[in-house]
Amino acid sequence: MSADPQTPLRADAQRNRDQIIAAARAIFAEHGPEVPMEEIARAAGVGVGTLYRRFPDREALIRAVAVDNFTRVRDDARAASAEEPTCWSALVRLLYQSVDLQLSIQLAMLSIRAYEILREDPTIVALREDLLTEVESLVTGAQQEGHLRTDVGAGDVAMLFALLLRRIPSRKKHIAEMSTARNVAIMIDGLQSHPGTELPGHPLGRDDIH
Amino acid sequence: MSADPQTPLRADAQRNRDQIIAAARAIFAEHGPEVPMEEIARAAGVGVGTLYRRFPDREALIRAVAVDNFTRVRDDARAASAEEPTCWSALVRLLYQSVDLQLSIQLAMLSIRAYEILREDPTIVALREDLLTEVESLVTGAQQEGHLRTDVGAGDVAMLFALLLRRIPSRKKHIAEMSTARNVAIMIDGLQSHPGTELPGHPLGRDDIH
Amino acid sequence: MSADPQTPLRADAQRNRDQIIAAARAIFAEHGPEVPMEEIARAAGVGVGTLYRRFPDREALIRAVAVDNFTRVRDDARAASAEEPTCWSALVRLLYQSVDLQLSIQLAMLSIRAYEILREDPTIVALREDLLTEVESLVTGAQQEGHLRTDVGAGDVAMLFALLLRRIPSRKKHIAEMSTARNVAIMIDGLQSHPGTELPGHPLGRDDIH
Amino acid sequence: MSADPQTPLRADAQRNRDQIIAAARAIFAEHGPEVPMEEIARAAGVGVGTLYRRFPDREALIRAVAVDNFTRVRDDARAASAEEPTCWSALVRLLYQSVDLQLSIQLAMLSIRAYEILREDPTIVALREDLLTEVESLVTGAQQEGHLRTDVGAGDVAMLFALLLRRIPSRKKHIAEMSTARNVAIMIDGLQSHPGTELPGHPLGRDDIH
DNA sequence: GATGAATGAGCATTCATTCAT
DNA sequence: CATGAATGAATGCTCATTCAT
Repeated sequence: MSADPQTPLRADAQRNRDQIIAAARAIFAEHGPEVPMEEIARAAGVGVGTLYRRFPDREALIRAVAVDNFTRVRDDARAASAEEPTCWSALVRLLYQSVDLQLSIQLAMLSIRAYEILREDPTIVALREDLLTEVESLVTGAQQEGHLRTDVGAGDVAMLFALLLRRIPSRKKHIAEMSTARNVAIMIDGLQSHPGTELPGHPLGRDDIH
Repeated sequence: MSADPQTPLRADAQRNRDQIIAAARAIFAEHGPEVPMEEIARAAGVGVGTLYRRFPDREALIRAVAVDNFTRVRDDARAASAEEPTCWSALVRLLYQSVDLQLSIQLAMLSIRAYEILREDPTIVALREDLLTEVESLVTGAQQEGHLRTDVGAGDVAMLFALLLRRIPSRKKHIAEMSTARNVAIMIDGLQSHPGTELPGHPLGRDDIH
Repeated sequence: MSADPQTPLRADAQRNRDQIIAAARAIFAEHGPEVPMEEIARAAGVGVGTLYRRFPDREALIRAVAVDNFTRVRDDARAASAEEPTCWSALVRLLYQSVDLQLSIQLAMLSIRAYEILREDPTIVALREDLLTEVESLVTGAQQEGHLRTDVGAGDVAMLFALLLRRIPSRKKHIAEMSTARNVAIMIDGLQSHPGTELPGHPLGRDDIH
Repeated sequence: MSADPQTPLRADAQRNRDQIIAAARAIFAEHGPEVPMEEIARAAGVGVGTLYRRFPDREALIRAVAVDNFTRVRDDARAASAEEPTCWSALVRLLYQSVDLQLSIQLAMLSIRAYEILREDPTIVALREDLLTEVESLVTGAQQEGHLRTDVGAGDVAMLFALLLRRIPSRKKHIAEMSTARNVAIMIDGLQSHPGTELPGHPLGRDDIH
């Protein structure tokens, strides 16, 4: 009836759209993707009607939030890749950053339902491919640098990221954050090149984690 | 396991109770703690009424499943402690086992709602204390053995456990399991005594993670 | 299958039956006829099964309680009639007594549902007829004595009774009881022979109130 | 009437609200306050959802209906007070009118549950106070006029009202109405100043009936 | 016969989505 | 276009009644 991806939205409509995504981001991160649509609308300062005009159903909203997030992560990956002196340090930076990106792939990983929604979406699949390409090159590079253990693949790293995106509830926010940072550090140590445990199975590649 | 302040349940009733918990365990692990009660009843092969007779509401069921799971984890911890030659190997075994315990503390960690329900329950709080006591002694022991890095506390290990208890959805179950096992191995390497990254903050103790 | 009105119940079964009716009486009076059957069973100190063996469904129980009560009221009416010196004083005594009989016809008058159940029951219809016959003769007698205003019929008196059987909730039980007694007294004064308000309509007879 | 702290309702919403209250009034009067919400919605010509949007639960609906009714009774009392030549005739008119107000305080008096709900509601408590103030002044006035017996208080009159608000089920609506009118007349005669029965207890004041 | 467990239909309430204003 | 009202399907929970122990 109206969806015309070409026509750019009017300024105020675009503002609404952005507010909605921002609100949904925050609320999804806090309470998961099942919160009442009305609550999201309220948080965004609009009526439900407006929300539904912009996003025909919950799926569409989840998809939009996911696109928004994947884009950020991909851009972070590219930035890290471009700005850091070594692939290893780029990887390390990324892992730490993922802590702040909170929600991020969380949506994709958190609930079966969301996972299935996103798995189908071509935009998201494409973003994911981009991201994996970045990670893959960092992994290979860091292994050649001698920093990263050679028995891991890009898939392994992606999976570690995914673990970290999970916010563990805690009464003390401060502790929760510190704990995540510590976990990242432990993982980084576990990833470094050194004689350690032998990993079971085989290095996970991009295709393993689809 | 099931504390029995009243008359012990009739044989058939006990069987039903067990079936319900088993079904709820499986379904919670798969779909989270919000699945329709009716679905749980169906999976357990009973009517909703029966489910509600045994567990007056969803909270009660969540609590019961959690008690069941915490008990298993605690018992595993004790067994590992008793049977393994070193504290370190007991810890390692526990970490690997947690992979199989799936759900376990997952409930507690997964959804804010469940977390809040369980945080109040005295039985569960007690089980948690027991478990932390075990982990604490393993951590101290493994540090004295020289296997475990000394800048971590029982709280850090508990948090790592919690991360792993999150099942990451994947189309290929096989890969999902392998990935978790590999993640565990990487973490174990990250935990070993060796010059590595300096951890931010301070070692997390039992009180930090309440 | 078993209901054999002839075979007298075994002693213990009869005791159960009586306990159930007594419990139901009390609970119906307090909370109306919709209380859970289980609650009644508990108050009677038996299992639900026993309750249902004795009374195949709620209707049957309501009927039994009503029969029990109507019988008491009828017997009270007969006793008053036999023992009091005048018909008027017998009527007065009855009105006051109805206050104590609490529940009594309340069931019949209270809820549409109960009313319809009881209207069909031959035993109850018969008891009601007996009662009206008594009242009718008291009314006529009291009018001949010159105590009772002549523009009322047995139906009017029955309706006044019905009003009084309604327990008005109040925090202060003491006040509730006093108030009912005072209301009765006011009504009695209103019934006495004396030039007063002209009553609308016509004297209500037994057939008017069916 | 409907206090309007927020934005006034949209025209259609207000119409719905009124229809719902009217429907609830009628149905509560007929079947008591436990009827299925769906039935009320149907009678009001709206979906359940609409009903729940306006009244978050059954309690809220009961409260709203009660406010509506108490307001009418209070307004009737004021009108009678203003328009009738004597306090006595105002009282008499009120007693007769209460017959038509059917439901009115019935809700408050009928079921324990409703009673408890309403006892807490400040709006209703205030309305009740207003009403009692009116009645009190009529009672005093009528006593000074020499029409009303002096051994009754406003509380006694209120309790008589309450009795009359109880609709007695009957197959013949016509008779039921006539009977109530006759009962009122009898009570009025009972209330008139004349040597009659001595009332037990003491005159009930406004505080006695809380 | 008594008990209390099991069943499932029924009602309260919530929330995604549609549509009148 | 934005809003928030209306709808009704979905789901939690209760309770009358039946039936295994």
